[in-house]
Amino acid sequence: MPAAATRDQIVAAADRLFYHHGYEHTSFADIAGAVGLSRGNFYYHFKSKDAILDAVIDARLADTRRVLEQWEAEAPTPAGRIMRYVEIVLTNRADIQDYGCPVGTLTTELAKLEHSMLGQAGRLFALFRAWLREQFALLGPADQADELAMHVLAFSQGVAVMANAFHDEAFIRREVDRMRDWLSTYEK
Amino acid sequence: MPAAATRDQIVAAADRLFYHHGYEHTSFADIAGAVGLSRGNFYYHFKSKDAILDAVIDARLADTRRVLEQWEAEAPTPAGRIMRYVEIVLTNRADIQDYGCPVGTLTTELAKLEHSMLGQAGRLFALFRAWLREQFALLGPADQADELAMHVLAFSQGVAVMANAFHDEAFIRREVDRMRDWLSTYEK
DNA sequence: GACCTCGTAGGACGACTGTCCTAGAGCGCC
DNA sequence: GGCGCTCTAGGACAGTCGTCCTACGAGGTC
Repeated sequence: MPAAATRDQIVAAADRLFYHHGYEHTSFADIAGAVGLSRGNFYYHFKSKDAILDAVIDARLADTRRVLEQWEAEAPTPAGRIMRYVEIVLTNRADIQDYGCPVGTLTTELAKLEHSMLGQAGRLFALFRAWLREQFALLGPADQADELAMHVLAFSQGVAVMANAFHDEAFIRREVDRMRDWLSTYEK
Repeated sequence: MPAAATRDQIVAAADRLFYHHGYEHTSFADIAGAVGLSRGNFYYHFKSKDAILDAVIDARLADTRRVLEQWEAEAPTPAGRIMRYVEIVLTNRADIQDYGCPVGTLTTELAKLEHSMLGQAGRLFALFRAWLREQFALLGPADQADELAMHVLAFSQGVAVMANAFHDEAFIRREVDRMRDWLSTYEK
């Protein structure tokens, strides 16, 4: 198999395992087993575990940009786009109840490990933040846009942590409804 | 030194290390170094690492009960008591920015490890949830009390994750103010 | 002084970690 | 057929992990 395809498989498997079991708890052997390669062979594709994490974050950044573009194409109004973001906690409720938010849990873990890639992971949050800020700037006063973006991010993280802790789907729905009501007060 | 005192020291050190660096990332050697004991000696006090975690959670449960009682003694109104909870993200802002919420991050980590002690850690959340529910039941309709308790818990977790990711104290203050305004609409 | 219990130090144990090296299989190109 | 490149398997390596055992020193009791 060409190296690029194998590399993509490794990144995809590592992405899933990092999300499900955490970065530190995922070993080379785990990733190797998931891809079907020998452990020692990894050095040919990635020179370290950190390099895999870097590639996973890059892949997530690319995926996120693609999703944001899609939301912009599908939802005509800023409020509709923001609701797309809010509703991911509902769309991905099964995964979130099992594993939490992929961005939030990774950032939290890397912060505790004092890991050098923490800044890279922070770019995922920053990407959502900037996009939400843009949408809110179209909705109302520009000097509040960033605060409101942070508020929506905090909403999603709070819901994710609680949904993961209590496995309560009705709770997720209620919080999304609450957010929808709140957002409608800002709608032009 | 008597065994009980050493045991307390181990639990206190483990509590701090689990919070700062995570459960899995904290080794016996780390705790031993913090307490000033030899690694092998731990088996005399705890038969496994899980047993230490169990003791840490028990200690946190006891601490939490004590704090909740204190809040009840100090704040005369239910709304005032709820605000005591809301304001812990401000009171503990330094730690939260560095390490997140002790309860939320532990629960998130144990969920990813599929750790048998996850249920024990969940009791910490349940304790806050039940206490907040009681306060809300005094404030308004009893059938909404649990939903509102969950909403306040989600608030604190969202703020903690974001504060940890962005190290933004002004954000914490804004969110607490927002929560105060929201809570005042429920006040009798 | 002899004894016993409590608490401790130090190290052995097997398993596992991330890293790194080496040999070789497979395949296209001259 | 022979060469060279790409990709892989397998294992060595030093280190750390949680666990567990044994020997011993301190302190109180008979």
